Amino acid sequence: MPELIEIESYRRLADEVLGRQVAGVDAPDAWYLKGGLTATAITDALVGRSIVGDRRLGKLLMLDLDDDHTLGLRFGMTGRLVVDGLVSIERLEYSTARHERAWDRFTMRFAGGGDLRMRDPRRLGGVFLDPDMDRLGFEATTLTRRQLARVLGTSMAPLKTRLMDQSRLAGLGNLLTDEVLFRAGLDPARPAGSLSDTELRRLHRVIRRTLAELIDRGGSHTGDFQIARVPGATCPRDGAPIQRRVVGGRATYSCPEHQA
DNA sequence: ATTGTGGCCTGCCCGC
DNA sequence: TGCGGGCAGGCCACAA
Repeated sequence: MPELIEIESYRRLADEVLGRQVAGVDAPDAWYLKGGLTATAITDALVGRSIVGDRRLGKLLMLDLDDDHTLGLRFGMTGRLVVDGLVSIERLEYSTARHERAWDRFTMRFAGGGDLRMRDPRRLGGVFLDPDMDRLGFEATTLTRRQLARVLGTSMAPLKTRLMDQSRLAGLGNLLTDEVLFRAGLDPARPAGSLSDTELRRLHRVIRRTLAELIDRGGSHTGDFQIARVPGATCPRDGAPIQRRVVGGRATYSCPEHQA
């Protein structure tokens, strides 16, 4: 599924449309337009404008227009970005490898040719005009130790749940969170506020390092732990049977041996 | 405020 | 062979 790493890949693909002018918009799915947006409103806002920048905060991709408005794209679990018919990620975990034009929920066509499409079978993503960035927490790739301490606070909620709370920490999804907790040797179900200074430092280092590494490798699914995120697997580190639980309402895999 | 739960979306896979 | 149920998880609404 697209997490921060995949959205960063989409952002780089979106570089291709910088400087292009929007000639037309196809928004056939009203459900996909969020925040009270209509097909007419988004068309009026985009046609004639040029794309002057692309940014990312957590899992939110933003395309800046030349009139100071911003288009926000959220990809949910199965959304892919297609630019001029090219995808940046062919295989997306938990999504289908197929491509159907019927799954094109939103398209911008550009003057002089080419287009940008959001292709999303499950329709869990959405399009925003001037998305509210205040609803998102700290960007995970630049997270500081002090910020991580604020994310966790003195909370009694499960560590994993807090790390996945996009209003506190933007970017980590289910796969990445299991990966960093595996690497940091921390139990996902531990109260978030129960980490020692040493553990917090370690977790911070692991988050930063893991994101940098997996961005280089090219996806959330390239993590060391992902082979073990299946029922009946054994821990790649120590061979113990991997435990599957539901934590914070999400399927959670961890090693009872070295994650404490 | 904090925390937990259930629902939505749809493709796919398993078992009957 | 077809079909129903369960599962995947990001996000949101809602309740206590």
